[in-house]
Amino acid sequence: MKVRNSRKPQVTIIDVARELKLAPSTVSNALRGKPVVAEETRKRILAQCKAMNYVASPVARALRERRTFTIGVLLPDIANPIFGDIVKGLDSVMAASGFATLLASTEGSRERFLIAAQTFAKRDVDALVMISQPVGGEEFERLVELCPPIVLTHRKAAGLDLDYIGMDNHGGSMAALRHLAALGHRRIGFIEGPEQSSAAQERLDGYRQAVQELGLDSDPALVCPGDYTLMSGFKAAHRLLSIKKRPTAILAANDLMACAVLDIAVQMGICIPGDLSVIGFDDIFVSSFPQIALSTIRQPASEIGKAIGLRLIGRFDSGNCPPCHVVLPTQLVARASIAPPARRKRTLGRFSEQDLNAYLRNRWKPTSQVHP
Amino acid sequence: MKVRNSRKPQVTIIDVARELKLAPSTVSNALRGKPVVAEETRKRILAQCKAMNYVASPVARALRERRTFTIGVLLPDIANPIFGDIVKGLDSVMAASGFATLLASTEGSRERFLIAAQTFAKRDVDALVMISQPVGGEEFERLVELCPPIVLTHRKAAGLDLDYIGMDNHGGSMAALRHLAALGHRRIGFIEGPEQSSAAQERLDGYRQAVQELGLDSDPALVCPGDYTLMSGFKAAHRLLSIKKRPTAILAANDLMACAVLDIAVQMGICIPGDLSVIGFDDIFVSSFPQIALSTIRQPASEIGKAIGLRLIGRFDSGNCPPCHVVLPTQLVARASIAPPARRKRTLGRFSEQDLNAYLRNRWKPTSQVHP
DNA sequence: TTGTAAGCGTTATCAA
DNA sequence: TTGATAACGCTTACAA
Repeated sequence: MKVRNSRKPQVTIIDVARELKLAPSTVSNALRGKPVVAEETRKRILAQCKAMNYVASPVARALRERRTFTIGVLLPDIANPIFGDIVKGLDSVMAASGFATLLASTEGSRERFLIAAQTFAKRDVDALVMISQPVGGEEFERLVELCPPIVLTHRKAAGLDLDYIGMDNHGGSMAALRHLAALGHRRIGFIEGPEQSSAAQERLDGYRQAVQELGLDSDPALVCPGDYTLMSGFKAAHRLLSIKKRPTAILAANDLMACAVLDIAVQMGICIPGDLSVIGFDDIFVSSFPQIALSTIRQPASEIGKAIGLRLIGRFDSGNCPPCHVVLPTQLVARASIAPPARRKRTLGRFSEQDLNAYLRNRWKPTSQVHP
Repeated sequence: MKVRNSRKPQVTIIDVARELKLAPSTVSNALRGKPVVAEETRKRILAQCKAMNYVASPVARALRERRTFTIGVLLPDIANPIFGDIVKGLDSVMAASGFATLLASTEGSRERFLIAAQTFAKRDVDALVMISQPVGGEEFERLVELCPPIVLTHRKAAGLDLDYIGMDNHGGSMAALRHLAALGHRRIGFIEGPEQSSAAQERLDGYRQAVQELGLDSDPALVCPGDYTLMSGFKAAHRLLSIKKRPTAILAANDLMACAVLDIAVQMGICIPGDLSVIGFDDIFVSSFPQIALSTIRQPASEIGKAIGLRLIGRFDSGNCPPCHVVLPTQLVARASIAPPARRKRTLGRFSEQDLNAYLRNRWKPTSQVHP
């Protein structure tokens, strides 16, 4: 790759100093607000900088200070708005403090995650934010040694004492079940998230504890695996709704899977919310549409982002400090997908796994695709 | 803000050289693949680097080469998945070539845009990507002088000859109208996007040209202003559907506003697609849900991102070259929101602006919000 | 084929 | 209160 060295010559601190017949170090000191500089001199310097349109070079400063005023953010998928909201909140506070944000979408790949983290560390980012990443494992622990400060969210690193900012997943599940139980539900299904995610585990734990405390049916068949994808939601929904004594309500570990439940239920002739109540997690954009109207435990995404930013700034200011562990409150947003359970259960027509697969094959297929 | 200088001492090129009793320049040459170095020596050097876990410092290199292997991306909203998809496509090709991506969410603010662009330029990014930004104006033109290479998408800069990668908005509108006309529609409404957006203008132009070429009704009342937001869609939908001789189909400049049409239509007692066909632009995630099933002109977001990346790499490799202008094809995705027009028009009950406002006040309101 | 030395733009240290 | 100088880690003329 050729080097384009065609950039305009830069105005340097030396140019400013020369113009003022001062030493570069004096200009530097003035600019950085050091009290050694005479007020009179400082004013002249500031004026001259403005006149020459001089701003210190972040690159040179980074080399000298070993500090880039840049943070690295690793997330599974930039196109997922729930992560986008976290980044947005984070960037809003970091940008205000003069930090830039480097982004890497790891697409759930452990390898990409490790590489991206190393790349960022090598680039001397001042901190690394890991959103729902596969933290843990020997390689990761070795990485942590070489790394700048790390803040985690959504997934805790077992054994490692790193900063963690999260939401009250456990409490969220409990609130959902309490709400459903109050409506009269006794048999509530649960669709799990990926087991590597500590947040997903907490959602499950909350469900379990609520089932116990509220004295609800604790049939193991009521808990189905899932991995946060629509597809896993379809499978789980079909399984839960095919149980002979099927649940009257389902809590899914995220909204995407809850949407899948809504969808499959309709296909199976089950009415929402008459025959089945559904609650998800996150409050993604679609959930608020009247046609979907999914009840959900809201994830305070942008608040999480802001909290991470604040923590980072705090850490930079105060040097070493013990790792923090923050849990942000959630909120149950009740929409049309929940109601008291039906008095008597309707018996349904058969909807086999073949029927499910046939439906799924067609679900995403548009009527037609035209290439103009 | 205190400086944490607690980072591990770095392995430098000098360490490697000393170990091998060679000069740093030789190590540098070897690493950069210069043919001057003896093959034998190169191998020893490579091995030693691996052994010492040495990688050249990007910061030092940036200072020396005036090149950071970093690009800056400016977009209106990170949490909007359509932009997320562009960034994802872009980052996938840039990361593969060793570039990192700096991100800034400008939230539609011209000021934030200008500041972010300057900040990035100051940080010596190798290129600036502006997604749907308010390019143009005197301040912007001054900025361009000092800037690294710029690539635009969604909004062209009038007068300035900058790289532009976009989609076939004009053709997309025409395809939509051709499709509707083939179904028998003659009276088709249009909801505009923001007028600062050249993409939105192209969508409007395509609509106008199609109306003319296909000999459809060209009543000016059929074109309503909008700004890509749901709210503007509600207003426009209500207005279009309140025309005495109301349209049998509506094309909206984006999916969000099209969703608003779907919604308001139902409120007004208009059946989709029986009484009204609706098509949007972008193919956002919600559009594919069966409950929404919105027909749309797909935006090739990730392809746009990749094309931008490829263009950038190409430019870096080949130095100065004339500005490019790329237009990516779109695709009409037909879903359940379109059908032939009804034979005879049903008369509706009244749905006043008061009714509309009352509906909108409640639309987003959940049944209840519980803070556990 | 390898080595020497200058310089990229800052900031920190120490002397004036 | 200001100034000279030495890093920071790398690349690149140019010399050997």
